[in-house]
Formats: sequence, C-alpha cells, structure tokens
Amino acid sequence: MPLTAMITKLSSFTPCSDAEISYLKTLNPRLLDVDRHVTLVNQGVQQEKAFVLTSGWSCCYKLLENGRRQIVDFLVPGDFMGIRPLLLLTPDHSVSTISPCRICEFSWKQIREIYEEQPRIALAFLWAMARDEAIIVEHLVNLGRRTALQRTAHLMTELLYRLQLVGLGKDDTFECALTQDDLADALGLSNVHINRVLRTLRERNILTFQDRRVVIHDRIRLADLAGFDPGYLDQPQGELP
Amino acid sequence: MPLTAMITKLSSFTPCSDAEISYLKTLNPRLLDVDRHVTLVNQGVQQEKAFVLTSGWSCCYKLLENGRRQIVDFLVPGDFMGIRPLLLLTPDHSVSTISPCRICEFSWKQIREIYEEQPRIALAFLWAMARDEAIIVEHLVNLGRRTALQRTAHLMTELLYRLQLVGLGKDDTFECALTQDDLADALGLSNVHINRVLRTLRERNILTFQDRRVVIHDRIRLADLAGFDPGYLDQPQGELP
DNA sequence: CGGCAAGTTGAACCGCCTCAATGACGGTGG
DNA sequence: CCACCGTCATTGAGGCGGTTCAACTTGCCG
Repeated sequence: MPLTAMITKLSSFTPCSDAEISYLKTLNPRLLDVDRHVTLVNQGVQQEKAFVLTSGWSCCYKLLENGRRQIVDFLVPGDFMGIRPLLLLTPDHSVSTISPCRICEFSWKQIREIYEEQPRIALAFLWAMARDEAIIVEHLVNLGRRTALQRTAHLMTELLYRLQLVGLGKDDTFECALTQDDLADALGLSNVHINRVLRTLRERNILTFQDRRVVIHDRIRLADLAGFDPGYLDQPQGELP
Repeated sequence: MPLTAMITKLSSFTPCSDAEISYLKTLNPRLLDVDRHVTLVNQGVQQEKAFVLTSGWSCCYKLLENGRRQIVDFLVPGDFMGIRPLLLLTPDHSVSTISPCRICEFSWKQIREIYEEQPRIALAFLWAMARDEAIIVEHLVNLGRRTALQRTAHLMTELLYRLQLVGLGKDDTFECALTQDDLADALGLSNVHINRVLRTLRERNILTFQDRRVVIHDRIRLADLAGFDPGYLDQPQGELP
C-alpha cells in the first residue's frame, strides 16, 4: 500500500480516524518508479506536484552560483518531498534521487482540498512540516557548532534513528546509498576530509561506512561524540519502536 | 493595531477577505512588552503560547551541552515566534528577545480553531511556515558553503531585505540591535573573527556595522560578495516595495 | 579491455580558532 | 561626583582543523 508510510507518519501526530483514513485512500496518488540521480524538483522552476517517498534515498539541496552544492536534508521512506516548492512562488531548492526510488505523486489541488475538507489532516500536515524543519535546524547547528568528527557522528546517529522509525535498519546497522561526496556536501566538508573522518571512526572502532552499509560498533561512544539528543525527531520520549 | 503586521504578511500569500480580516480581529490577542534578554520559549519546556513580534529584535537558537549557542534565525517585526514548539512534543529550540520587544500572544487553541474554521488562513499559515523554513535553509547553506566574509555579507543583505519588506530601514541603512557575539553565534564563527570580518568590510568601504546601526556603502559589491538571490524570501519577483 | 565513478592517501597551505590583553562606554553605588 | 564594574569591541600571536591539488587504486559496466 503506497500510502501506508504517510498514514503512519501523520498518525504519530494525532491518530487518524477511520473516516480520515478512507479519505486519504480516495486521493489515489500516482505511483512512480524513478532511477537514481533524477531531479524531481528544480530550484527556480515552478512546481505543481509534491511527493511522498516510498522506497529509496533522495536529498534536497541548493546549488550555488559557483557550482558548489549544499545538501539540506536526506530523505528516507515516508518523508514528504517538494511541499515547500509548492507553496513558494519559485522553489528555493532542488530535490533529486540518490538511489532508484519509488514515489507517490500529489497535486497542489489535492493539498488545498485537504485544507478545505479535512482540518485535522491539515493540522497533521503542519506538524509534519514542523518536524522536517526541526531536522533541518539540527543540521544547521551541526554545521555551525560542531567539528567534522562530531558532525559525521551526529548525522549517522540521526539516520539510524530515522530509518528505524520507519522500520528500516536494525539496532546497529543500516543500508546507506550515500557516497562520500554526498556526505561531504551535507556536512559542509570536502570529500577528502570526510574520507579521513570515516577512517578515524573506523580505526577507533566506532562505526564503519563501507559498501553502501553503515555498521555501528560502539553506540555509546558514537552518541557521546555526537552529543545526540533525539528530541527534535519528535517521537514520544524519543524512544524507538 | 497589533495584528497589522500579521495580516499584511498572510495577505502576501493570498489576500485576506474582509470576513477573514474581521475573524482575525476577533482573536484579540494579548499584547505584551518585554525587556531585552527575556526567554519566551525554552528548549525542552512544553509550550502553550505562540507569538507574533510587533516591534524589536528577537532570535531563536539552540544551546549545546557544552554551553555553545547556535542562533538559527533572527526575528524582526511581523515574524511568528514559537509555532514549532507548539506542534512538537517538546520544543526543539529556544526563543529570546535581543532588544526590548512588543509581542502578540496566541494560544494553541486559537490556532486549532483557525484550522477548523478558516481553511484559507490555515493555508496561509502553512505558507508562512514554509517561508520561514526557506530562510533557515539559506542560513544552512551559508554555514556549509560560504566563507566568513561571504556569510556576513549574505546575512546583512538578508536583514536589509527583510526589514524593508516590513517598512523598516531605508535603501542602504537599518537599525540593528545585534552584538558581535550574536552575529558570531548566528554565522558559526568566533566573536574575534566576526570582529575582523566587520573591519574588513569597513576598510573596503562596503559596509559599516557600528553603534547599533548598519550602513551599506556599496550595495553592488556587497551583493556580489554575498551571492545573494532574494528568491527564498518569496516576494513577487524578489522586489522590494 | 578501456573508461568512468568512487574511494584513498600525501603534502602544503590558509582560514579561522583560542588565548590573552587592552580600550571604550554606560550604569551603579559609595 | 567619581571610582568601579560589567558589557562590548578591538587587536596580536600562535596553533590547529580542514582545504586544495594531485596522484593512485579499486571495482563495475559496456
């Protein structure tokens, strides 16, 4: 069921009623399969569609005039994509797939309809956006006030949590489609330095990032390094399921 | 009229009808005057109120366990404060005044009521949040991919735009209550280095930051340094009034 | 087999940090 | 009224974290 992820997510704000769930099902969104490195939303090009990621990895980012890239957030299954570009006159950022992805497509019209007819879902929508914003804010803190090692540890911990919240990944490992260049652009570092940081984490027996897979060897020291507080992910007591 | 700023802001998404304007007026929010350095929202302490800033400067920020501070955004008149803390189980950030401020207070109940009864205002609300998020994203890019000089130039340009959009500040100057420490914590720099950057900008005859006032001497070179694109502020053609 | 994407490593450099000292201003109490 | 203190700004010196440039490896796919 393509909408399961979304319903689960919205329900973690306030549980959806049966009526609301059947309403959501009538939306009947288009389901798309896209390759890796496909651009779904293009910075500056007006947009009529938004998406929910069903499987795979994507990211949203901004390109600077000098060609450099800053990744704002990685998107994992269950995440909304391209809501902000729908609301603003011109999208302030781009969204691209990192791995092959399956996505649900929604129209701007459907969202306006939800706001007219389903105020409780609309409020859950606002919450979902607030939660995404909280993640971005934490990334900002990461760039502003943590060292390269701490940043990397923090992002890895966040990804572990987020993936586990949607039932992907185990206690101490997850599949990870990111390249070292992706990490560098997300963490405001050079790809050379990210490489050295990953080596350090490996040598200290804290974490291994290899072959599209992250394995955490020492969760305590990792959390310690990162100074990770899961509050911003807004789950009850910050607990995992 | 305490709500003028908010109505103007929401109207720039879709113009409010007369009925909507009179609805907003019935909200009759409490008006408060607060000193500088007063904490309105406290990271981790649950919150029942949100605010609109009517006059003065505030900021939202996060504190790290080591005592360091990262300012996420400066707030100027017309800006919402503390919406996200209302939606999340525990606020992910704090909000404090920087100068003495006048603020309007809203309750969580009122916002839910808007969502039930005024879907168009609710949608404008979502837009306002998207616009604030776009600003935060631009700050993230600033930290991740620009040098100290560029960051500072960018922030100054942004503040000039935002203040002019609410009728404060002239073509090339604005009152600015920020200290160099505030700037440092917003731009991910040390206060020592911000001081040197400001000196450089002054010596190059680009911009003067002095006596709680910013004067821009050379707008072209400033915009050039900053690589500033006002699109993310989401005004028609990025134009000033 | 050739070519490209991704990762790895070394060397040299520099942007920004930390530590430390000092100056300027305004408010407060003796 | 002035001495004192706290806040904010300024400047120098030295050091480190991260960048840039460049070379080389490894694995995959056509």
